[in-house]
Amino acid sequence: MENKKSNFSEWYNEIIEISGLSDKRYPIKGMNVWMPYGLKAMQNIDRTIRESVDSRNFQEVQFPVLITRDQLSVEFEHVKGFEKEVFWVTRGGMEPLDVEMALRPTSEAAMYGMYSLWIRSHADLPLRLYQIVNVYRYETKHTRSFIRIREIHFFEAHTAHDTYEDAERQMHQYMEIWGEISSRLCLPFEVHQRPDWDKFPGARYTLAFDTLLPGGRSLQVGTIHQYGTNFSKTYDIKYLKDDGEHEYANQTTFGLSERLLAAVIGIHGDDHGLIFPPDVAPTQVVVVPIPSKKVDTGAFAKEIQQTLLSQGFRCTIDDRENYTPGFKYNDWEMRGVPMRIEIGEREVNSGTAVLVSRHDRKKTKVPIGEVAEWTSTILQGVKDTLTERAGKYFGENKHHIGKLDDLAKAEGFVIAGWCGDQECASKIEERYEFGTLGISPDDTEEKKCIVCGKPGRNGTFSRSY
RNA sequence: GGGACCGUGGGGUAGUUUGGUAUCCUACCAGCUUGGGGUGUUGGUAACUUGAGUUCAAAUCUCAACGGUCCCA
Repeated sequence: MENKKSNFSEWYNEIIEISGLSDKRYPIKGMNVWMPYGLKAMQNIDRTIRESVDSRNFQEVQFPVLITRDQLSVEFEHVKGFEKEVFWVTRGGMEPLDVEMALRPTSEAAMYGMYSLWIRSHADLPLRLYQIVNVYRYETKHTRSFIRIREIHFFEAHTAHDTYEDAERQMHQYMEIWGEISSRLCLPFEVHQRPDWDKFPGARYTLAFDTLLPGGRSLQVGTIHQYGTNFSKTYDIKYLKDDGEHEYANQTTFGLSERLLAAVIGIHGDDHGLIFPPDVAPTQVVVVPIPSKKVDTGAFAKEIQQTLLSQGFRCTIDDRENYTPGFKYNDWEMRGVPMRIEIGEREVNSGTAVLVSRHDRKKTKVPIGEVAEWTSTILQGVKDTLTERAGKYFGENKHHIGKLDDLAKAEGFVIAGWCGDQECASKIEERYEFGTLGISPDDTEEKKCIVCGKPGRNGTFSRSY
């Protein structure tokens, strides 16, 4: 396998293929096949998302994939922001369509016409809906599995509120939700308010969650948007106040995607392959029986599997014949299973089991009666270590710089004084290929712009995916 | 947005310069063997991205499409 640090791109492509996450040989650029193992991992990520939003009174819906041209024809910066990357359906059978239809690039245009029907009065608010669906974007640049694709597995929450203040409270709740999700995925991140020219088209402002992949490039893994009444005025979403007046609703959205899986793969993996956090792992524990002519290690292994299954662990047994135990160890390590149990003659005779954690490959021998307890401990250890390791790399790659020239040999997140002007950001982008992630909402310290010297705040810049 | 390179069994490749016979590794199937960190062995299946052109003859030369990779903005 490729060395992860020295050649991340190749390592990334290779591990996705050999571990069976996704197959990109499907004949359409940027449209890949979800393989069983990859789909399971993604569904586990979706489950953590669902648990976080369902417990906060969000409800799941599903809107159609097609949007009429009329829904997209409104004069609105949101629509203009996407027009270059929309797939169009122009024929039904052999007949050209009178009204052409688009595959949703995101669902505002699809959902908000219905929102305007559903929302009648303040009693209907707040409205909190979400869906997990595919969205489509006609990418012309080169695509990359889970990172830049044309068919995107997408989570989008859309809320509507009576007041701007309530919409702001929603934005804070999103942060709390994201905190839960990122912690279960062991992903470090930084919040950045995107500059105006790079915010979501139509939004008042956009906060993005940026993480860092090996190689020092940042990856945007989530965004939350404050729409205010920008969309409700376009799509006519009004409610009746208790004083009898009509008012436009304030709206927010929260978007996540399969980039979360990309981040999990890229950030936690090592030279032996994937390492899944326990909450994401399709299989949390694999039991490998070591064949013996004297005792039945298979039966013993099955008992352990049953014990763990009954305790709620996702546990499989690898009883494939014609593969040696050593092959299986490497195979499951490559596929990122966080813990392995080895059962051989010695374990059967002594009533023990050998537990091996994926991230450090350390072996622990435990009495058979304590396997479930130890499994919890070890899985928690994997989670803690992944979080710590990822956090360490993340922290080491935040660099404060004092002058423009420091960018020449910088990597990761570069933090520097910035006046907020696009002109100064452009100079940084053009000379050093560093994109502008924006400013951190928490960092309000005054700083002079390293380009023009005018007063400003700390801005964050990076090369990004 | 601009440029470069590449496309050979499932994966990785040799062969392309100089047009003619397609190599090896891996995976897969059948068997035997082995089994505490990628067993060994015998036999077998399996490929020149697509289309058009040049030619007696194209994996090889030309053009295009599709797909992949990288660099620059």
